[in-house]
Amino acid sequence: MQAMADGSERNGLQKAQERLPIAEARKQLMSLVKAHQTLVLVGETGSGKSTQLPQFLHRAGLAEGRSIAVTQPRRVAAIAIARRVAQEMGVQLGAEVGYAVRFDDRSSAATRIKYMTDGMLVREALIDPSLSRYKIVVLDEAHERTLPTEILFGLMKQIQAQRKGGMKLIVMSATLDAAKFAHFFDGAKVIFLQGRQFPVDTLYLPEPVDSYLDAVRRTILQIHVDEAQGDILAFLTGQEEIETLQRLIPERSLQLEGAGSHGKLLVVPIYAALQPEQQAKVFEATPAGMRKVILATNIAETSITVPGVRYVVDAGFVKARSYNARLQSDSLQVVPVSKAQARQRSGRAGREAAGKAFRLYTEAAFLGLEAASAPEIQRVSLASLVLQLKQLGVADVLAFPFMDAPPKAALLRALELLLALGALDADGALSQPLGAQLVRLPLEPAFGKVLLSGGAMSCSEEALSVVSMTSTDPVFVSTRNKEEALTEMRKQFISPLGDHITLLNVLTSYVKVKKNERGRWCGERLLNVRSMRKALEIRSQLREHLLSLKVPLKSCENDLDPLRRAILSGLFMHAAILLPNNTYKVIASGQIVSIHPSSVLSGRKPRCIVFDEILRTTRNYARNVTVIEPSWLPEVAPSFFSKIESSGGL
DNA sequence: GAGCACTGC
Repeated sequence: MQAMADGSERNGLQKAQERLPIAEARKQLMSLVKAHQTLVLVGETGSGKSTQLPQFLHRAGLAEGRSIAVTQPRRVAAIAIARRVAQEMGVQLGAEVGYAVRFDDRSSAATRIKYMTDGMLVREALIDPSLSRYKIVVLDEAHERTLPTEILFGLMKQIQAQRKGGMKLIVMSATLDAAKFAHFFDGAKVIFLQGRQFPVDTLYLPEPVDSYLDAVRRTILQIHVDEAQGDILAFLTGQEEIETLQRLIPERSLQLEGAGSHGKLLVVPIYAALQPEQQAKVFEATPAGMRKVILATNIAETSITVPGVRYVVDAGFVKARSYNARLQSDSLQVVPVSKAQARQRSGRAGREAAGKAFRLYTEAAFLGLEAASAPEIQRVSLASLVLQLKQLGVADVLAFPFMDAPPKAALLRALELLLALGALDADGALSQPLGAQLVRLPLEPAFGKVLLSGGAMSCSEEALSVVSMTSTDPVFVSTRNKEEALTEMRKQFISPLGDHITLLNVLTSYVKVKKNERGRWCGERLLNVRSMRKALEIRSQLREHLLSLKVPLKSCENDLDPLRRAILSGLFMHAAILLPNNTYKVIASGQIVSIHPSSVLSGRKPRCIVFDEILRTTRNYARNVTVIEPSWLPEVAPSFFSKIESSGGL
């Protein structure tokens, strides 16, 4: 391991720009907010900008009787910060200070400081595009460039142009994108705030390694032997790597007994798909005489803060999903992290005391990394975004003021899909009632269409279950050594009609189980109880939406044909026909796909299928598949399939 | 015949 030649890059930055503690910056901040329409605040972790600044603004009366909205990309952060601020101000949560996130609204008409997810503020804007109840909008964690924050950037620019001087915007960022933000909101004032982060020594490998997994293992053992007390957090790319390392480390660490002065290693995994009880183990105090090793995905970068960590091991890779508009497919690939991500990971060693970060690549490799990963808007399907922009009154979405324009092909693809779904009229306006209904639903438009068709085809109860199950995390727990048991347990739910009906069967069985027995019931069947709970929450929320949209709630009982037609009416872009070599040709795009091995239809050969998405890994896989009749195609999407039929595409 | 990082409405 080599230390960085010039100490820490972060220190270099701090020298370049004087950073003020927020308490000292207070007066200055207040007069700057008065003088400028937009302020960009750059502050590190612990600068107090998220908790203290909104209080200053409120007490100084700068909201002028209206409210202050503070957005966060994550629900837990919005809730936690709101709680802290309410406590600091000595007020009841939900009164003067409140929060609003999906499934949980603790705000009222009296709320003057409202913490919310960025997606919630977009939802409010869809109803009131000028956000008239707010005088100040604070977009926190703006450097993360989430899709909703991206919409809010452009929207705020438009609102500010309309409400002359009457709408203040404060953009908060942890990184130096400040120049970019300031440029986008012309004339914005930039301020740097001091954080409360301990120094982290960053170390690099002198030479690149062949296997980062082995390097991670060796580095963990080396830290254990050489370094002082403190837990180790290692960043890997996924469940499989974590499980592999979990098996390898305990075997070797036994040989170390007595060698290191910090006892045995306690290896704890953490990733999103892990069952809640298992996840809880990372937060338990490390037993005396032991050193904890946390093997994590990027969940530990931002979403979860593990106490006690002094050492970070960064393998330098991340599993990233990206969308290819031309192929209409997602791919999931292991790619190098960005510089910003590497810094974020290293920073996790300095939350409680000075720490060390071991980057398992060379310094030259670090310098060659991208500054930041591409913003979400560059790598996802934009159907939902386009629909929302239309509702916000943006007639020409290509002319919307994006901070970074999305790929034109992706925007055109989205418009095409919305036209095919019938969400847009021929002139590109939101259609009535379909388009207007789809914007209201918290779903991708294709799945919203499945739900609305369910209403029209008298199977909305079943459509609700199917859509809810596809909107949650995977419900079938997969662990290598339990694979056979898993298949056995799945049998009772499996439908020959495919994955959607199988998921419907799972949810139908689940709701029949008594509430206090659901945890055990899921455990026995290797179902992820957290995913099941979330599916039910989503289902009841969507059900409320259907009620307010006056969509009839009906069940098709045992006749599943209408349900499959409803599914097809939303997902017809992903309808495919069997080829002689057992692959499938997607009718709309001509893409060749195979049924994903996790599908209940894998190995069977239905003639015609429809599926949720294409995932490109070793090859193109269709995920969540249902058997359909080819004759249904022109019925559910006449304008789309008559065109293809006449050109010989079928 | 082979595998799913992470958010959010």
